[in-house]
Amino acid sequence: MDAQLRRGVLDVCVLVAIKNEDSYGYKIIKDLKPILELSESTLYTILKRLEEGKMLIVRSVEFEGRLRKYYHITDAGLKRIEDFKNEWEEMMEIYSFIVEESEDD
Amino acid sequence: MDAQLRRGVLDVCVLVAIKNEDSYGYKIIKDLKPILELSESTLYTILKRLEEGKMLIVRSVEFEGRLRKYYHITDAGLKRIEDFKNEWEEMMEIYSFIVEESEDD
DNA sequence: ATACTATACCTCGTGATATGATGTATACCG
DNA sequence: CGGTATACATCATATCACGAGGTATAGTAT
Repeated sequence: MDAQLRRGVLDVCVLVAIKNEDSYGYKIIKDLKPILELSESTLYTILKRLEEGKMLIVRSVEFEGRLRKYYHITDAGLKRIEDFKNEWEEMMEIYSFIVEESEDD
Repeated sequence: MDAQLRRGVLDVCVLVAIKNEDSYGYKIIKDLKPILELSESTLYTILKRLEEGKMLIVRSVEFEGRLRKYYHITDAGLKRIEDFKNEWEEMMEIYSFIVEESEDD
């Protein structure tokens, strides 16, 4: 998959991954694996950015001797997902343009 | 529109804009305007990258005292468009995931 | 005991990229 | 003669994904 195309959905996928149930880094990667593979360095970069953008809040939990940071989505995060869906409509128009223009030859 | 989402289609839109008829920078911007606004600095950066990637070839033409650089798509450029369409299928799967997951609450 | 794998976090450097600001130059119109 | 359209270009900046590498614990296999 093209790297640029990927970028457009990374943030939203992570938000969706924690939307229905708080989750943590390692689990997010495993949960998203079937739909989107992402490395740890990529994920933690995204989580940090989303936190700075107040799309989610963090809560540290001690679990079997290891640290876990649970992420919880905020209203801004939910709004980000909804905004994405609207933006997708615009993307579909662009996609239609590409298909139409590229098929009459 | 989200900047990251945009990035995924910029290159392909430019290629589509020159696909059926050779075109030049200024005209590409005007032609794409209804579907996608892009600045000159953005466009010329993209054109340069596409040229380096051999997606198009350039031909300079003197036109009414001004220089015009006509861009012509190559086979690699055409392939890039076709590849994009396939990648879009993958994107649609991700989009479906986002919609499904984000709607059961 | 020891090695390996899974879990779980983090940081740093690099390369790719889009964009605003800015610059150059000509043609045309009022 | 001044503004607008045409037409190109470069530079600095900011954002971003990601590989490489690091730390540490728990469980499992040899």
